[in-house]
Amino acid sequence: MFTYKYERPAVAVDCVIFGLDTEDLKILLIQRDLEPFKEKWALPGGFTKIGESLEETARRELFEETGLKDIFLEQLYTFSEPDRDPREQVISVSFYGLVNLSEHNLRASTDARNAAWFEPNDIPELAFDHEMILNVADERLKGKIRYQPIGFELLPKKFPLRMLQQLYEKILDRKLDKRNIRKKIMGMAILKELDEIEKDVSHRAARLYEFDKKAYKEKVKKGFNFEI
Amino acid sequence: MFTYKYERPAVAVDCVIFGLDTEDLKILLIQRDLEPFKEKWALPGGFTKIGESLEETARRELFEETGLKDIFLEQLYTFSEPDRDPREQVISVSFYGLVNLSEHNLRASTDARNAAWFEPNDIPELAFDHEMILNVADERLKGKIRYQPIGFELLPKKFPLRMLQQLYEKILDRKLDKRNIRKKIMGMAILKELDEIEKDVSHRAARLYEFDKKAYKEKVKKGFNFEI
DNA sequence: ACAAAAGTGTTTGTTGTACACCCATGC
DNA sequence: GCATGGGTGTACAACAAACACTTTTGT
Repeated sequence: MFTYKYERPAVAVDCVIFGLDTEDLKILLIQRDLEPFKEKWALPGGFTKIGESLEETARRELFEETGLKDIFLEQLYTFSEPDRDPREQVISVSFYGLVNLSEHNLRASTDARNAAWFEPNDIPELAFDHEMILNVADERLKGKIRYQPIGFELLPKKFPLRMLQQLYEKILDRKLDKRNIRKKIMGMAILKELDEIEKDVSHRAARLYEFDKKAYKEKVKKGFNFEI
Repeated sequence: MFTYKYERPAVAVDCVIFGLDTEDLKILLIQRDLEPFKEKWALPGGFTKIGESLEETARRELFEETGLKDIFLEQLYTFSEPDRDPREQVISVSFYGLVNLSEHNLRASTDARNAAWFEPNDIPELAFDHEMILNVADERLKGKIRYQPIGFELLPKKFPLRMLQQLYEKILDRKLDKRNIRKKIMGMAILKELDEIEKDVSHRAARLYEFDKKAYKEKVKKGFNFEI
């Protein structure tokens, strides 16, 4: 038991994880096994422990609840409305993460918690204010993906340009011109052209590329600004 | 006294307030009157109370410590390194604020705390990790002012175009062309041209303008994106 | 009359956008 | 041989950047 002179809010983290598979951009949710909102779906997350930073909390909870680790994770926003948790005041520091589904598997759900990927237009009713957090994350992703090369976090390490284009079309929700986007991204010189092509596709196989982080960082130092 | 089953971090807010006077973009600091870092300069802020949101905490502390109220304030980032406070673990949710000095006065410092505006290149050594918070705020301001019309929060309600130009030159740290910036901002049609000119200037008086928030919001609904 | 800043258009280069065909591959 | 997507260039429009002089006002 711990005693303090002044009343303190609890501090938790919540994670909005976006995952791309061959189809769609999905959201990772877990089914709660405790009250309140028992059985309801919610964002993965949990209370912070003394001695860890909030990002550490986020990564720990994410791994415990879903088996995901070593993914792109960035702070989103801190939610603090006094009544956002019916039990008592809980401050939620939220994070958003990006992951490629083909290279990260959810843990076999040996523990009681159910974790699953949901399509954006098929999200169930969520616990707490998690719908609001999800919306904030969505907007952040839409805004940020145009000015930072975070889209590559959603793609496999080696990808064809078509996949990059489709990703941007999904997130920005509009058609993009194939020639123009190729011209633009190639002009940036931040992709490494590989001596490899797609496999197991039922049409002409496309060349594969890799995001060249080193080249990107060099260019940033010299004043380069990513933009799509 | 309050007792909890698990140990909890303390939760505080810190505010980075940017103020524009006739000269420069300044930073609001207070001098601490308590340990730790007694006598050192620090960002205004303090511990949150149960029942208030963190933005409410920020506004309350800001008013108590400096007399400022009703200003533009937005969440910045949440700092949580376990050792950022030497006493115990304190999570700091930071905010940044924008204010026009000619229209908001600091309270006569009747209370013990000393509050004052500092020039960016004359910031004293700060308490805690406040220098880092300040840097994050600086970058945020630099980035955000180009894509959101928050610059007007720093200007007086009625301002000449020269002032707008100088503001952007200071924050972006480069010269801008008078004709081009006028063309651009006028083309946006988000300024109301007033039937008023400057007073008490020792040269030709310039026309005054007002930011037209209503027109701006209408345009945003129709897909307009502010950018300078 | 002089100093200080207001106000005003045009030209040039760069970037974004729209658009259509042939090619390689798997079935 | 047909369906599927891969890969490629050009023309036009829109926007950004560079640039200089006249006007107004206060001292």
